[in-house]
Amino acid sequence: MFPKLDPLLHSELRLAVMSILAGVDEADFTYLRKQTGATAGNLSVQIDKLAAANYITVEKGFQGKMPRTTCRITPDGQEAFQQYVDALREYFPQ
Amino acid sequence: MFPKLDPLLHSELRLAVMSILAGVDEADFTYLRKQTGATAGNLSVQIDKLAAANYITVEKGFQGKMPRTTCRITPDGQEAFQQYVDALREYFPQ
DNA sequence: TAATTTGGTTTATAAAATAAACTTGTTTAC
DNA sequence: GTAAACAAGTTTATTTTATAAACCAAATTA
Repeated sequence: MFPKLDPLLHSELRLAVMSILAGVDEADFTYLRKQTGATAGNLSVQIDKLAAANYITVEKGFQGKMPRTTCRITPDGQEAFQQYVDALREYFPQ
Repeated sequence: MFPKLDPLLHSELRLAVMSILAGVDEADFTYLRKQTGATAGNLSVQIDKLAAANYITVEKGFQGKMPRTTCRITPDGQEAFQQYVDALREYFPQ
């Protein structure tokens, strides 16, 4: 009756990150930080978890002289996100 | 942009319990256990938390000789549930 | 050149979820 | 009638998570 919710996505911050990444081609650390309002430490940890599950890719480079971390959602991530949304729907009337 | 999700409802089991209670007049412990598939210990703990927040009421009585715990959603609980659903919607496209 | 800011990571702490063990009483099988 | 199994939970312990605090290196600003 109640499908299991992917614990990796059932986290406020990771869900917000995935929600952003699902809608754009890529987003960098700073952007994700501003949009989510998360602390850098928390965001760093959660990004690592999403990357470890291959839900996103993380690319480290430089923008001029400053480091720049760019995240992208993977096909696995898109599928997991969609499944999570579908599962969640079962928890609510209509 | 991403509204805070009520941490009391952002829990798989508590959400399932609230989802059930939102749709019925009352439900007893055993019914909730069967519908959610949760262990009794976990359900007991989560019910306590919902009751402590006044999201549900818990009434202990007997059905014949056997103990029977009946749960009901409160107006506070209904409002919190609705707000959670609304907040969650902001995390998804459309 | 000293202080501050940027862009993070690592480590420590607090909170949550979950499982395991236990309790109290009831029913069933011998 | 009594031992074993079951019902309905609760309590306690363990594991996992989330979050915050501290830290680091390089760049920028005063």
